[in-house]
Amino acid sequence: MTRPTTTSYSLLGLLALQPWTAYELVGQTQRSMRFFWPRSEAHVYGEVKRLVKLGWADAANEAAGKRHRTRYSITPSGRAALNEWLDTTPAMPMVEIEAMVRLFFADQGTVEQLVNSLTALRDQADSLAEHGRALTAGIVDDGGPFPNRIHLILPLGEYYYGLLRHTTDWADRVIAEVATWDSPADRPPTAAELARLRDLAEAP
Amino acid sequence: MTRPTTTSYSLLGLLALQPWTAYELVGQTQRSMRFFWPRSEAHVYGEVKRLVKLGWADAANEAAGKRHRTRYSITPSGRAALNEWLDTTPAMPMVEIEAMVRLFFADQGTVEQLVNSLTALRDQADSLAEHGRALTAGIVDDGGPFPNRIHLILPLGEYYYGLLRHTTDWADRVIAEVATWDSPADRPPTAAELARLRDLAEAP
DNA sequence: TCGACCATGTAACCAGTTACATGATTGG
DNA sequence: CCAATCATGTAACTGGTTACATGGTCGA
Repeated sequence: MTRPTTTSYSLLGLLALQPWTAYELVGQTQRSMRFFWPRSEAHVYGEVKRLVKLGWADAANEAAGKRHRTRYSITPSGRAALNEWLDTTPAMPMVEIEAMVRLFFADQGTVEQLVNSLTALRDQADSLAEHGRALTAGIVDDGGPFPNRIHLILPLGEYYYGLLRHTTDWADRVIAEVATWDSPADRPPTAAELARLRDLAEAP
Repeated sequence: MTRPTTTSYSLLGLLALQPWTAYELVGQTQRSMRFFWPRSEAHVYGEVKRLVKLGWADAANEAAGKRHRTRYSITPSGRAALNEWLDTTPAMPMVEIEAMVRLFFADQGTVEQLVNSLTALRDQADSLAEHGRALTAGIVDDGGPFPNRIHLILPLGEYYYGLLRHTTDWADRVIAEVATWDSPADRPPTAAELARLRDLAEAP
């Protein structure tokens, strides 16, 4: 069997809080962890089985009407593995922003295409913020499912909002700037652009 | 054959600028595009072959000493495909930050583990910024390989620096905050934490 | 009672990564 | 002249996704 991934440990971490069915795990990961560690729903079902094979989780069969359902709980050796993992160094952070790829190649298209792409990014960030806001409002309302973990969730939320805010602010600025261009085609930089570039190179 | 991915189009975009060998493409993607669309080196070799199969690129064999080398160039139908792609909507942006997963589960470990993880994130962001700075300094120096595309690269750089700055600022703040904790274990939120949470829920 | 949606998965595929391999070049 | 590094890939594996399937439930 191959090495457990960060995704494995993220599910193990959820199991450390309480037992869950796979379906509940899907819900929880989509609800919260998706923001920093997005994975598809189906993937959870496979991954949690691996935890069982590793001896890090137990699977218990429950009846649910005529169907059955599997509830997973962490084992002592699972807790030990989780703790060992917390001692290792996290992977390099990464971002994937397709809109930026399009900006990079914007000289192959029109100003309109570029503005559309940046506007889409802006809307995407807004929509993520809206999700986050709804989630946060729920927690403010009734404490959420884990009222005693708010001190951990809070800085996560603050980071994410800042990130989205940076994104929308930037997108607004660049949309305004680009809208004044005749074309995104290649051309020599203006003096102002060169100055901004120098600022970047000297950033603290 | 299966649908081309964003990675395919990102290579096609590079080919639209000039012909490249696969090795040069690797260098260029690692140099710049990696920041917003990171992919492994080996992947480039496979992907560019797909472009040829699609009829979007031509492969020319060159001699290089006793070895041979393949230089790729875009075809007219490749240019058309690129332009069509620019009309579609970009995928949702996503971030993967393992350190945040660890923060989420920090109550399963110690304050020290959490501080280590956040410090690692801080250092990782610093190191990315340092790479970016070196790259930018090179462009300021001699204009870089594409001096007429600075107007496109500039906003990309500005976004990325802001992102990293946000990350290091946040990490510094949270490290300081966490260092005052006895333990990251679950506990009720303080009044101050609840107030911050409410601020988030009402963010503009 | 029927359509829609929730609950609970499975199967197949593929994008992407890791590991390796070999020839050329260059600096010490 | 030898080690290290650059240049140029290939092969094998796997993490992750997309697509699908089926049973239950609830509201209109």
